[in-house]
Amino acid sequence: MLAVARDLLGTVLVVPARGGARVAGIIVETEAYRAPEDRASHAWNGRRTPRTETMYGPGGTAYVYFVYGMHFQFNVVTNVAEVAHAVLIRALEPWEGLSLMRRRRPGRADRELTNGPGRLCQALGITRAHDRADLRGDRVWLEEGPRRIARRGVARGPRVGVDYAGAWAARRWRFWVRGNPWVSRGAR
DNA sequence: CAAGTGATTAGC
DNA sequence: CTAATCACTTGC
Repeated sequence: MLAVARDLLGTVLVVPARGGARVAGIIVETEAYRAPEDRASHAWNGRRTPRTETMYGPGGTAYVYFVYGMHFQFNVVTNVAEVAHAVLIRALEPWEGLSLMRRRRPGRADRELTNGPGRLCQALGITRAHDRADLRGDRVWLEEGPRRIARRGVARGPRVGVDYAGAWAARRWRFWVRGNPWVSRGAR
């Protein structure tokens, strides 16, 4: 599933908007979460609750949840049903629907539109209504991107905001496109 | 750098 | 039921 986190870089995440419009961005930063052993995962140690139930669904579905009382986070569920693996999408390079993104994030520079997991959900209009969405469906989906990301163009480092996870926090399970201007703060 | 925000969860 | 926590963002 670390491979999936890497391979998602360069892929385009698309959400339809009104009037046939699309809002989309190229994935430039991801993080892998691998329950049950990964202490940083919501499904660590087999934890199975109403929220985490989505991660136990089949691969190719969206896991969207709400944190800190104000932000949504979008993940791709990556394994077969009952195996709770997921990849958090942490940053996008804006690709389509820029004007709508700017309207949804007023006063922000283009650089700040989608360079964070909560920010990209706001820009794309992703909410908990997208939780469990089939990524082959028509509510949110993935498309092949315009550029191929070479293996050497991928940098990696520790995941963000998971200090509570002990030794698992040190694992370099965060991947980003080296040098891309839209990676989130903290990506080098 | 700290406040903010409310869903989610563990623990009684 | 209550209280603590949180895969973050923003503005001071």
